[in-house]
Amino acid sequence: MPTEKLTIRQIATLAGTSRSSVSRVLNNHPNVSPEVRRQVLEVIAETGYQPDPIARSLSSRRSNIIGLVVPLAIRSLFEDPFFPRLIQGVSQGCNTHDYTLSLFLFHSQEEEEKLFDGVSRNQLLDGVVVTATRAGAALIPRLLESGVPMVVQGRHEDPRASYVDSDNLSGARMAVSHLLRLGNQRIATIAGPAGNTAAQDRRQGYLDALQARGCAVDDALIVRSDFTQAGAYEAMKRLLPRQPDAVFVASDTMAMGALQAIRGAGLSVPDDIALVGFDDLPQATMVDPLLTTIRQPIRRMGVLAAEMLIDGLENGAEAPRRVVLPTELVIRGSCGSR
Amino acid sequence: MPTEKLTIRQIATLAGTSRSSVSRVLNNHPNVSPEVRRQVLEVIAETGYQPDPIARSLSSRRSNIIGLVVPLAIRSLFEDPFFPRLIQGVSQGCNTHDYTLSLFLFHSQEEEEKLFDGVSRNQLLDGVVVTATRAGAALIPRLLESGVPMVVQGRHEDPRASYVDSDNLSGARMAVSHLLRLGNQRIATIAGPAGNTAAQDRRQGYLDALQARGCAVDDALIVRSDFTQAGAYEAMKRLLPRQPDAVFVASDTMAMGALQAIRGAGLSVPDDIALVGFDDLPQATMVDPLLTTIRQPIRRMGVLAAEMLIDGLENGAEAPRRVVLPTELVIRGSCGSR
DNA sequence: ATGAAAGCGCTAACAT
DNA sequence: ATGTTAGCGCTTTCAT
Repeated sequence: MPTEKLTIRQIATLAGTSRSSVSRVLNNHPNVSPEVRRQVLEVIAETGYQPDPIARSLSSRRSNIIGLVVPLAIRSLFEDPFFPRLIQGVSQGCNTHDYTLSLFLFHSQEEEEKLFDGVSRNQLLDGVVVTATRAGAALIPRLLESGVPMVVQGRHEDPRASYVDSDNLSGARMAVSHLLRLGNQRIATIAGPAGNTAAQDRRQGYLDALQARGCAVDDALIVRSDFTQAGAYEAMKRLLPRQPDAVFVASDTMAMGALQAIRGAGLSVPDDIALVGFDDLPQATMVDPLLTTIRQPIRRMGVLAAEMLIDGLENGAEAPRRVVLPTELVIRGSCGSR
Repeated sequence: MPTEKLTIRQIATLAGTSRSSVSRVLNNHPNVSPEVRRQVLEVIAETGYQPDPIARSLSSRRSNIIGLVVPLAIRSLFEDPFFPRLIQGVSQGCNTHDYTLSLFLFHSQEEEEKLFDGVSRNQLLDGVVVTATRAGAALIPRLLESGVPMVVQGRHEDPRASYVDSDNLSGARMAVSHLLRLGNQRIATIAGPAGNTAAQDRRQGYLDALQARGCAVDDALIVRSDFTQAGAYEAMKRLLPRQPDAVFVASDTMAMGALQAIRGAGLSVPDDIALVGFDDLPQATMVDPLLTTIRQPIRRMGVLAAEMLIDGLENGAEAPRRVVLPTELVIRGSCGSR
């Protein structure tokens, strides 16, 4: 039954009232008599009328669409399960608040340039959630300047920016403290890319934990990788000659790569080298030994980012908010504590 | 520099012409003198004017937004790298053709109901790409009825539907034929969920290959799983007592689970059991032995789905198109052929 | 080739 | 509480 195109006028006529009243009913305005409201709702139900969102937007200057902007949507981003979970969260936040989610993946610098205006100045988007990746560092100030309401996913220093992050710093600290507690002496880390704030914070947490115990930091035990399994495999191979007795790996995906490199060298986890990851993905329970890791609420970060943005949109943005969600140490077999 | 809100009128005034002409320039209409066009473009460049996409949509009845609809965006969907790649492809297709992508993840049946009207009858979307999952089977006919232009990702029987798929059938056939060629006698399969067409086709390809060699099909060697690693781990454990000498696993992620179960039983791949996966994800080259698998072009499916949809939108939809992209056998170590 | 004018379907003053 | 009306910024006939 391909419903005919109904407009607010026809609904008004059918309900024996004016467009304004129909509009009021549609928007839950108070000044409508129960009588009229009932009538209108009845007609709407009968006809299956749906207001045209575009006409609505033009008139109200609000689209009820928010964008999720991913600054440099390169390959590695999609190899980590982080990103799909985040999307899922943001989508869920949008759904529950009746917003539509648009996705802006900038696959290259040129695309970023091309799409930037659309994202920032177009009336299409009421606001944006931006992920703070390396490339994001360049984009975020521009978005801030442009004045689009926005929430960053990931720590961001600019005081004008609201953000949601998980507590990478204390997560990493917990991981490394735990390894220290177990008596490890040469704790290495496979860190993430330099420009990524999560990677930075996890690295800092690693340093903090060592210093808190008065341990000297050995730069040779810190290697950088790229959040991919293959990258971490290579990183671990570089690390092996330096004979660490434990490694804090900045993501579970990378921990899988590290594990393989260790196995490949004929060593055992946790007997020769203890391992702690970060994320607590399902894979963490699918390896032998089970991976000790730091749990972070990825999906919930997405939900929250969306909700903070929408809240600001609907209730007027106050001061920027910074929300840091707790992380949690999940002890399994790979750290050798059982 | 927070640009003032410019409208087409002001551009017209500044360029010393009428709104109509500006609009013509904007839309590349032929009937504009080079003179006027130059003037207008100059003013646009100077002012940084951007037409309001919403006003434009209201007037033209086209939004340049397409939706990517994921019928039952349950957990398992996000544990497989398939989905993020598909998104990436669709996004890329949209970017290159100046469309905006909106994402509709239905996390539950209620959400599906709630959002269905919006997706189907709203003027917001010019068309949709729908993924054909189990749940999609219920949604697609409804979308078809509603008349929204659409392209399905994954085989769909309804003759009115256009779709893009990869050649699961012959991919699976290649996998199993290869295992047969290597002399395996008891070839099992870990299939995907019953309602998933890709899973069905891969299962059928398995059957076809056996029959082509005149091998009897042993139902005990066919187990169903859910495209997750954990699920496949359990499935493989069920399979082990039946002593297969080879297993065709319907996804790489599941192959990882199967591998673990085999190892857990103290058996070796490929010596005791040969393994072939499906997808050719990066992980396939991160296991020992390297995983023999069937490569399918996930990202490209996404690009194509978007492009087919957009092409239909802009050039008028002709007959439904069915595009099946080739798959490819990638021989590595897990099948025991080297 | 150009401009005038009529909408697109809705919201939001404003008047009552 | 309700109805009237003027836009929102653009595209698109329709004249010229």
